[in-house]
Amino acid sequence: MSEPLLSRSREMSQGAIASSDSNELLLLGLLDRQRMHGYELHEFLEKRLGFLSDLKKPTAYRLLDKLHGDGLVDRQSERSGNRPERRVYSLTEKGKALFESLLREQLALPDRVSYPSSVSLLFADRLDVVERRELLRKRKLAFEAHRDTLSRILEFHPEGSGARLVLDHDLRHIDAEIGWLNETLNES
Amino acid sequence: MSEPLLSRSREMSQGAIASSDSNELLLLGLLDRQRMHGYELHEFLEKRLGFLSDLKKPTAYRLLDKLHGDGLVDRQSERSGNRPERRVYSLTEKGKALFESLLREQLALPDRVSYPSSVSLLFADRLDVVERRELLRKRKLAFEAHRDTLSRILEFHPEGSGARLVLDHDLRHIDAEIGWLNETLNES
DNA sequence: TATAACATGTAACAAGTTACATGATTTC
DNA sequence: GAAATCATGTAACTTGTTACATGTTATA
Repeated sequence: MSEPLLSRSREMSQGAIASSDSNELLLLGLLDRQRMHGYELHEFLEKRLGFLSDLKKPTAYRLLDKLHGDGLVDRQSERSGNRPERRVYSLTEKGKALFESLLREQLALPDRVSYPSSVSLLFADRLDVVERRELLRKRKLAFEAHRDTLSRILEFHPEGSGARLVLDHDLRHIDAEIGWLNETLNES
Repeated sequence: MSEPLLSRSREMSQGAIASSDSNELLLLGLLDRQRMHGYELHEFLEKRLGFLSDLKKPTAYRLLDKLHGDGLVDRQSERSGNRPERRVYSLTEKGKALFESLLREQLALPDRVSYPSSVSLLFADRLDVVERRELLRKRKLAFEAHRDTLSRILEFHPEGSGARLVLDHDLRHIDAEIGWLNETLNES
C-alpha cells in the first residue's frame, strides 16, 4: 500500500540532491495558491512573472501532466458552454508536502549559477585592448537597460511581496555586474 | 562551391541570435590555444577550469565530434606505441573565425541569468519568519563557503589572466548575494 | 467575416546527463 | 596480480525548445 512520497526519479540512489527543479516548484507554488488550468497558468506566468520565468506553453502542459501522473496535483475537466474543455489542476496533499520541502531546500541552497559569459571572459585577453573595452561597454549598456526594465517592473509589486524580493535580489546582481564592469573598464 | 560559413543550425531563420553556446566557445578557445585529444581536454577542464565548467566526458566527446562534422576542427588519429588511439583535434580556419565571432558576441551580450532560487524567493513568504530567517542564514553560510573556495582558487591564477577575470567576476556576484542576504536578514 | 483570444496538445529536435562498455598500460 | 589511469565512446533518459495541428468563441 504505502505509496512512496517521492517519485522514483527523485528518491534516487543515496544522498543525491534532488534535481532542484525550480519549474516544478513554481507550478506547485502557483497551484497551491489557486487552482488553475494550463492556459491560465501559462498566461499568468507570461504576464505577471515574465521577469522570473520563461516557461513555454508546451513545457507547462507537459509538466502539469507529469505532476498529475506523479499524484502531486488533481485534475478536473470543466467546460463552460461549448468552449473547449479546461483541465483544472489543484494541489494534492502530496503535492503540498513536496512544495514545502522543495521550497525549504531551494531557499537554503546556494544556486551554483554559472554565467555563460564567463567563458568569453576567460578568452577576453585574446582580443586587443581597444576592442575588448568596446565590447565591455556594450555589455554594460545592455545591463543598464536590463536594470531599468526590472526597476520599472519593481514598482508594480507591493513592498514585502515575494516578487519584490526576487526583483530586489536580481537588481543587486545587476548592480554588482555593472560595478564590476566599471572597475574593469577603469583599470585597463 | 561556396561553403556556408555557419552550420545550418546556426544560420537559422532571420535575425535569430546564435544559440549562445558557451560550451562550444570553450572548446574552440581551448583548441585554438593548443591541439588536444578528448581525454586531455576533459581533464584540463576538470582540473584547471572546474570553477567555470562542468562539462561531462561524453558531452565533450560528442561536442568534439560535432565540431568536426561542422568543419570547425580537424581531427588526426595518433598513437604512441600500443596505447589506445588518440584523436587529436585542432582548429580550422573556419573554427577560428567562429571562435572570434562567438567571443565578441558573448562578451558584449548580457547573460540573462535566471537564478533558480528566484522561485523559492518568490514563495518565501509562505514560511513563517523564523524558519525563513533560518533558511536564509543557511544559504548565506553556503555562499560564504563558496566564496572561500573561489578565493583560494584565485591565488593560483596570475593577475590579468582570463581565469582571474572570471573568478573576480564571480566573486563580485557572490559578494552581492551575501550583501543582499545580510540586508534582508537585518530587515526582517 | 476575418482575426484575435481561448484551450489543448503532438512531433521532431537539441543539449545535456548517467550508467554502461571496452580495452590497453602504468603503478602499487 | 589488482587497481588506477589512459582513451574512446554508446544507449537510455531528462528536460526543454520550436513548429505544427485542431477546434471554439468573442470581437472588430
